[in-house]
Amino acid sequence: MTRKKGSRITLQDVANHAGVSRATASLIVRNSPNISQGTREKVLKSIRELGYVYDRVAANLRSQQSTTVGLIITDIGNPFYSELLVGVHNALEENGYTVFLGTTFDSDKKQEKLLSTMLEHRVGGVILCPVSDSSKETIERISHLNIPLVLAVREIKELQCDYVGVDYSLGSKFAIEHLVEKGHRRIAFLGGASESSAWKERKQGYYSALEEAGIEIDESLIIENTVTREGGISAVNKALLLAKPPTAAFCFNDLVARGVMQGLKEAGLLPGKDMAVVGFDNVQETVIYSPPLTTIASFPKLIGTEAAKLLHDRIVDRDREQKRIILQPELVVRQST
Amino acid sequence: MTRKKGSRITLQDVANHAGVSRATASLIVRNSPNISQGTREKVLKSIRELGYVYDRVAANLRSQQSTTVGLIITDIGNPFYSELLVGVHNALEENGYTVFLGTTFDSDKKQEKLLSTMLEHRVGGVILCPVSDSSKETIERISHLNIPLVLAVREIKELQCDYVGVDYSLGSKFAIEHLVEKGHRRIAFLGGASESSAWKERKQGYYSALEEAGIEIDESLIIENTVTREGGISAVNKALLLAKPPTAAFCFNDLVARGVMQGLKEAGLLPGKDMAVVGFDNVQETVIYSPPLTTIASFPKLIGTEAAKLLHDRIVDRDREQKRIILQPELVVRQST
DNA sequence: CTGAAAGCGCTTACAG
DNA sequence: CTGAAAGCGCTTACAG
Repeated sequence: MTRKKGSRITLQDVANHAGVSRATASLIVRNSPNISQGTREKVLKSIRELGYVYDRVAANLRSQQSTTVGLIITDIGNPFYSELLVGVHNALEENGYTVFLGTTFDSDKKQEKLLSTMLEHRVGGVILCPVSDSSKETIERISHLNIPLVLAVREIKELQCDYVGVDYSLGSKFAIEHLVEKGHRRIAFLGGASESSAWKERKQGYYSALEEAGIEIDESLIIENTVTREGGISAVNKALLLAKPPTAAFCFNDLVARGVMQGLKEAGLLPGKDMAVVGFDNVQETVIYSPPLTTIASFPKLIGTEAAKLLHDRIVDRDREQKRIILQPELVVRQST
Repeated sequence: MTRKKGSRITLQDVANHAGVSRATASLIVRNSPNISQGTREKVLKSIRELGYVYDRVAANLRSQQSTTVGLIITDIGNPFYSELLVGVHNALEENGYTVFLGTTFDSDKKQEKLLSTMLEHRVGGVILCPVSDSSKETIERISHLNIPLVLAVREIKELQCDYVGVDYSLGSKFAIEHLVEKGHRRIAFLGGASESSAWKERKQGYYSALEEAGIEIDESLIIENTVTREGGISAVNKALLLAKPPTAAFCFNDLVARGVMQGLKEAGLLPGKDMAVVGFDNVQETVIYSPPLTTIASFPKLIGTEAAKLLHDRIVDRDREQKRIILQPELVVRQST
């Protein structure tokens, strides 16, 4: 955490070496146009010769700017987030930002900590994928944050804020309708935390699709669990223990579906045959699952780029109106159903 | 409180509010022990009431320290790197660092750019997974960098530097020996860039295992390509066009193997039956591949934590001796062979 | 514990 | 273009 430095080469050193003033050197490193070609080249040469590296931190401190942005996600192990991350990076680095990355593992405390750290590091804005169950204190705190913030993936109702997400309810409807068409009547909803907006919306779609199909809702078929592979395994195990087990599983997301399929195999059952499985997200690897997974595309990379754009817009114009971007999901049918 | 809107609350504001000096307030935010309990509480109360947030950037500038670290990887889309990332984060956040993340997509130019940006942001050190083919200029530049640096995954011969990697040569031997045992004689080596140390070492293991088995080497079975799913697809397509196609494929890594299996399927062939496939890395998702992938475990998460530890050690003691950590790979047999 | 001063490396504003 | 001065928000060092 500590770094003793042999004295750093400063802009003053460069100015001395090139025989110009520090002010001039400063203009040149910032690409100001009103500098004669000759002077510019002289200074650039000194920079190269001295191996000067611009101190963006000092510059930002003085000019009250920031060239960094924070990205807080729940789980890098989930390909959904790594795809989202790619989207954010692409869009943000293009605009000259460098990104601080943090992972909450769905812990409110960790989220709190990460927000603090990023603020202390003077980020210009934050893209937050909130934990399932943000505490009152955190929400209160966030609402008083006076830096640009955009929420992604999950919403926090109490917060008026830019948001990018997916119509999870519609996605769930697509999934259930598909399963109903395939003749299923006992459809489980596996994994996920009921506190999160992303879960609630899925449940809503699950309910309404079942109702429209005239299928009675059986609450015992809704089995919450962590949004991990392990969560999927234990959720499906629970489902298999029911008096009347489901014939199909709608999973919170692809990661959970991966666990569900693994759990089925461990129980000697064949996913897609003994139990239909539908995921959510359509992360790239689902193509190669065994069997390839039927799922709902939620376009994580696009969520990332849209969130990055919203953040950039807000940094540029802090008073622009609030925006909500809700992506339309799509059903992708493969062999697991 | 009369404050200009937008202006940040400073330590001076806190000191004024609490009726102490700025120096005292500074000691308190830094947890100095020589402060009376009463004063400390008074100040902490002011901090809460004013909503003060510590400006770590200003503090680091003054004290010539850094609490950030850069991590440069080649591809977040590759689960190998997301697992490595988890390892790095776990170890580094524990020590109070915040990490800047950058992705090179194996481009030397991007790597150059990212290094510059991170230096300008005063990172305390960098963990670099170098691109396959770092240019002379980059290597020259890196060797003159005077901040702590640790290389991971791939080595740069010209550079004396801390390094964490895997015995790729041994891993390849394991893979080939396994395939030979299964009766294969025509074994392809698919994907990867021949410029990278990670590729060269694999090839060495591939050669020596074939020689030991008394199998003549056929250079046409060595097909380079990008380290992506797409690279795997096109590599296997090339292999299938050979006069005598291979009966087994040793893939540069799991991501390439995913592509190879996809390519086989698209050609109407069954991976594991029509062609044996072995991957490298043992990323988590290989369990669920279709068929589950035989692969060489390379423990990416561990690489990450070890690299983070090395970096932390080096930051603390810049003059400690150089260290190389080479992890031992393991063969994991599943159904693709 | 306080107070006043200097400085980290830069930008800003201004007179010349 | 230059030069001198002030300031971003902190830490440091020192006399009291």
